[in-house]
Amino acid sequence: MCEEESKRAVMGSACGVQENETAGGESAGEDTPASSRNFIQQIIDQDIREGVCRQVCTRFPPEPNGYLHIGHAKSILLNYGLAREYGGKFNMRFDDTNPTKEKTEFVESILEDIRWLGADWEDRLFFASDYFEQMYEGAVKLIKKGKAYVSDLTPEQMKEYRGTLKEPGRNDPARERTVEENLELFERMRAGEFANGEKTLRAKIDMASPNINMRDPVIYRVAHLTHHNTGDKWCIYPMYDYAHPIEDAIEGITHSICTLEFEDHRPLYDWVVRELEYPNPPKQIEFAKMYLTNVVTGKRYIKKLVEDKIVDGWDDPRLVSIAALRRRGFTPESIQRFVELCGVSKSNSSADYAMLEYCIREDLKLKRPRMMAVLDPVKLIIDNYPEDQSELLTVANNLENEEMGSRQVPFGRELYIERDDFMEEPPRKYFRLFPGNEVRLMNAYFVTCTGCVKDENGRVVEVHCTYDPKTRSGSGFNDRKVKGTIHWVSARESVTATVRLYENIIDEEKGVYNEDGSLNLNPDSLTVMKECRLEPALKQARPGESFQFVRQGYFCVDIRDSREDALVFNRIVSLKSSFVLPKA
RNA sequence: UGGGCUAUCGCCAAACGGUAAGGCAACGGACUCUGACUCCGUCAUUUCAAGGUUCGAAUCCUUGUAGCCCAGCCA
Repeated sequence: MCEEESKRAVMGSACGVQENETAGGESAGEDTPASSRNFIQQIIDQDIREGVCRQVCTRFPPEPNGYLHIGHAKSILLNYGLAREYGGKFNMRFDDTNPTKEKTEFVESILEDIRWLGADWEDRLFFASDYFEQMYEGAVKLIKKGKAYVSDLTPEQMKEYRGTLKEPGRNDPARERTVEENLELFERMRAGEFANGEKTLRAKIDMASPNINMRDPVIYRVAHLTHHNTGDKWCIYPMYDYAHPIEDAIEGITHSICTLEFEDHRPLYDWVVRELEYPNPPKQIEFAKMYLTNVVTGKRYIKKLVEDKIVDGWDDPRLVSIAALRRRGFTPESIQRFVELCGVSKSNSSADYAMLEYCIREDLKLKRPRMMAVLDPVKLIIDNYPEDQSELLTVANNLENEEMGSRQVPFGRELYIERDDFMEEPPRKYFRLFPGNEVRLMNAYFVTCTGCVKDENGRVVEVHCTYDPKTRSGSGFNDRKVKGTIHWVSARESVTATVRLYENIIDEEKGVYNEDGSLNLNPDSLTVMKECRLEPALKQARPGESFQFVRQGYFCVDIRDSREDALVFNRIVSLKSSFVLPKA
């Protein structure tokens, strides 16, 4: 898994188990309805029915060579979810067979991300490199069986001998070496007697196979490198195709789930398992990774975005690495749900970003307090409200979830409201504030606009209104209704904060890539609002904490840049809106 | 006639020979102290195409078409 990203305009994703048995599926009992099973569940069901396997064991086997992104979440949660569903086990395993690409730094971040996602490997954290000795012994076994031989071919020759997609390959001149000779040579490979690239160990299969993977694939290469886990103990390293089935077999993996591009490798996977005579052969099953539309996952592209300072790191909230999603304010639950909704199949597909947005809104809806925050403030003065007066209003934290309690919000003569909640000359169907119109100040009073004050440039600096004391929220006033409700914040008691509004980093109209292969960036992917005014209760907000800002969206205190005296919020996702301001 | 895989609504995705689920999106409407939420309604006479088998086909057969993957001593 953890393969290099494809060049597509989209990204890999993943899918969880269907139905209610998500990672952590405690919703037992209710999935009696004719719930459809995805094709992997169907395979496992059959294996269990036929007694091919007793306890399901899956694994997530990334190579520690980069950060995880949402595409990996599919694989992680799929594997974890299946283990949970079947009462089996889920192993965490680093596929670290190629020291040139791997770093300890990545094993840490990967573990952190998986833990955050909610997949629990309990005490089963493994490294492929822990099995090097067994892999070596397996290779010796193959040699003794006459199923592997040491090759002297250079990489160029190897390629030439391999043939092409349409033409068969030719046998390696060393193909008929004796077992003794191969044994000796292989031992000398291990002993470090050969330089990088000088010798390889090849499986003896069929150079004429229409499946190129079966044309005597290299299973061991010489690489004088320090390994992050085994140090300098080895100078020969097994190749993925040889190592992976062994790793699975050693751990007792029953269903080795990987992505579609490994379909062609399955015959080799099965060959290794068979030749090494593992008693309970694991079964490889391939599924389609899912791409998210208009999203960047390519390592080199992200690297460039970071270098060009277009994003502020691998966890910039506009990215879709797990770390970025976490920083943006997505919850593990929302991602689990997303993966679940996407489904599992073998057809290449690309999920709509809107689905992810739906999942996070849905998750936060009842769990987060709904607060008032004015992002682009303009002063609202209530001319008939006594100058020296102020009051505390009791406001429910979440009208749809009473358990969330209530809080006090200060109200006074001078407030801030959203600049676009006032228009001097409103278009049709505008039912916010405009001269002569009455609206409700949310949680407070009805207010009738009397006019505005503008500066020398014609910019509105104050909106004026009068209020009706009888209309206070909760008073039961019901004599007349008002079409619009706007949010506000006390001018004197609000707190100033920075709010970052994110949009897709890609210009969605034109797709991810330009013709020259460069990214088609959206110049407005980040808007920083520096003079936002929040209701005072938000002063206590802690990094990572998230809220609904009423009428606007969900926001999260940035875990990197926010400080107690200089709060910084990230917009996770906006609320849906069917209102569009007609163009002026 | 290189091999492998995949094609069902704008996007995912069920259906396993018995007469096209569901979700997202979209669009109407109701409700509304969030133009949100919720609710109600609309959204594939048709499953890549064309033939065939069958009482009956998205499902089986035939022939095409399109897309994805494979020629690392990467995973």
